[in-house]
Amino acid sequence: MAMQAAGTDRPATIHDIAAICGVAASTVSRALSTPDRVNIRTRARIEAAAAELNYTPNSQAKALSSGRTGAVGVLVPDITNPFYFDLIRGTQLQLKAAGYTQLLVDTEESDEVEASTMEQLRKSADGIIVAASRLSDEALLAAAARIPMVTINRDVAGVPAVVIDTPSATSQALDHLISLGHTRIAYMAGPLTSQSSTLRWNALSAAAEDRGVEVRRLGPFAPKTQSGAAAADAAVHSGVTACIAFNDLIAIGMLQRLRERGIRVPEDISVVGCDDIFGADFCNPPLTTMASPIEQAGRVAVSMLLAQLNPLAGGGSRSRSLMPTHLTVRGSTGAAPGTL
Amino acid sequence: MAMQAAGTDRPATIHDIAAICGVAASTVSRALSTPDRVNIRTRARIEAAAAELNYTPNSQAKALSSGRTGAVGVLVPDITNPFYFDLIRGTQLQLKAAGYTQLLVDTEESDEVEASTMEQLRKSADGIIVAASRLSDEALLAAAARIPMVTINRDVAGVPAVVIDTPSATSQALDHLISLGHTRIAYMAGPLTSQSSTLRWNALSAAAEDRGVEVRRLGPFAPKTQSGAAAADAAVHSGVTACIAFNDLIAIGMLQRLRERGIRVPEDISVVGCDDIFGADFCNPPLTTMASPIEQAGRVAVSMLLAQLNPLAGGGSRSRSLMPTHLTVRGSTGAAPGTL
DNA sequence: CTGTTAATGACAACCGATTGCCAAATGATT
DNA sequence: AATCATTTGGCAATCGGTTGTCATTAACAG
Repeated sequence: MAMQAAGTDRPATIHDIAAICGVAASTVSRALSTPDRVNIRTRARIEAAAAELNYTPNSQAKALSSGRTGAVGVLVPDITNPFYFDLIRGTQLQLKAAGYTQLLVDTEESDEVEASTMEQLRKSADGIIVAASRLSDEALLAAAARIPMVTINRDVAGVPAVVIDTPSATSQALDHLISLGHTRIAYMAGPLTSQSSTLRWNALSAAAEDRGVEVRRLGPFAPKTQSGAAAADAAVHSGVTACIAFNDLIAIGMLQRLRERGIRVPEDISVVGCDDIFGADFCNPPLTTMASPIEQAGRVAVSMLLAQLNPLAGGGSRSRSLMPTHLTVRGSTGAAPGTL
Repeated sequence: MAMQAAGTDRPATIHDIAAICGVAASTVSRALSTPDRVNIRTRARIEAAAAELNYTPNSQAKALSSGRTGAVGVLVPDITNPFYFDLIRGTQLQLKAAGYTQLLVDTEESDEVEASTMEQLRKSADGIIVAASRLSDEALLAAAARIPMVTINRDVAGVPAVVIDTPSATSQALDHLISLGHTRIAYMAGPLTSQSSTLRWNALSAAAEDRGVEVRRLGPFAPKTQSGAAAADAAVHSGVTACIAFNDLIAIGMLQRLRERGIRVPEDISVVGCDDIFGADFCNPPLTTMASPIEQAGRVAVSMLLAQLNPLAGGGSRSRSLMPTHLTVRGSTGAAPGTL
């Protein structure tokens, strides 16, 4: 029985199986996907043949005839941003567990690439997960009407979303800085098209007003360590004693620049980051930052999307999930200069 | 003319276009893929209709009938390892430029996952790029016979490969340490299944013998920062004054552990990493490491694979590409203790 | 022993393209 | 004007499955 055509190089099809078992191709298809619609002994023969031929269903053909692709697109603005590493890993694991394939696309921080990718994915994926979308609310809503979608860190009415609650963590960060004696604080903003950046700023300035301290907004800065240099210079020039950066990349970049300029952290200026990405714990000094359950966010996003795709079990799928965050204090924040 | 069925929600097909233009579907197909096989005016009409309907070819159908999927699988052992970030970005950019889609898969450092992924990709991808394969030479060779493949950092006769020449960089690192007065040096090994680790060790011990210094091998250690703690303890316990780690993750983890234990770097012990990943420049102290052109390696791998897929232009495709590396000296290496 | 029902499996259409083959149309040639 | 070469474009098969329809069969109740 081991002598089956080892010479036939190309993958086995249901037709090969059907020929061997003397049944119709459709019977094979049913035996494999709807087992109880087929005689148990026939099924056994078919399964045996399939195993022997090392049969794997052709996903293209499956997708074409059934309409389901078994793939989910994951769109991120920048693959090399460590923030997305954990996110990608979270989606990957959860998708694989559910038998789906992940199509990862780097949209290069471009709304156009993002939009065209969505249009293409409409045919080749069953749904998409969009992280930190750069699209307008309208465009996003329109796209969501064409393909099942879950967004991450982008809240638009009508589109299921996973939101990491960094805004509320910013007030924690603010209180932390205030308790250290800081009164002149800056927010180093991220891209103008980033909703997260806007929400963080809104939360921060509201909290600042509430506490009666001054917080000014600087930037915008690109979410890369290289931008940290400009951010550091801007912060120093503005005369603040502490700053809260849009994300860890900017914060880490600031740390490097401040060190170059001989400005001590946290003695001369305190720096707070956001996301707690890879590297935040071993930079110099270690970064005080708002920790986000990023990988978990990815998993939740997948769960929400799959619930949307297979509305079987009555469990009403939530359309919005808020992930909690908390401040992780490390060495980059300290007492304000002049404080005893 | 703007009044075309806006209500029809599903994507346009060549049949829709054919109906509008009053030609056969095959003519549409030809007009779009073999323009000169079709009358220029007919083609113009078809193109106009296609544009108006916002037509995008269905990639599944295309793949099914043509046999080409337009996708390339990229297999990495661990998505969250920063080393692969740049690699992935390199492949992504080059693939997109060539009109291919990237299917990224995390094989979880498992040879079984790797093998089964390859089998599946055989139908859904035109070729694959395998980074740091954990498979045996035989398995890899067998797989390469079934699907066009290019490996990265894995040299097996008969399989096109991109190899980052870290082994030769290890002698540079060794000379660097020797010139600083170190004579007792350790190599903190990576996974046993990693060919890179073995090659580096071979190159290193050969060079050490040549220079007449002692280099011992410790480990193996998993390529994660967490393993750095064990590596640091092992290094300290062995009494060496310098060590060369399999990669930056281990090195950075060592840095953290040594700091915890109050052991100064580089005063008490010097540490050299490998790869120059994200974080190597801003850890504390900044890491001396062997810099690799990782993103470029990804691009080259894609080029080699595509040359293999489309052997059109006579340019004989090389089957092996060696990427140069160099030592980047930062703060984690210094004079051996006891040296003046 | 017959009638009814449920289980079973074969047939064929279809998903959306590609592509070989052939016929019609065009144009050039003599 | 008739003939031949060359375009041009339609038909239909094909890729590998899924799925609706329907005939057949077996099992059971009466």
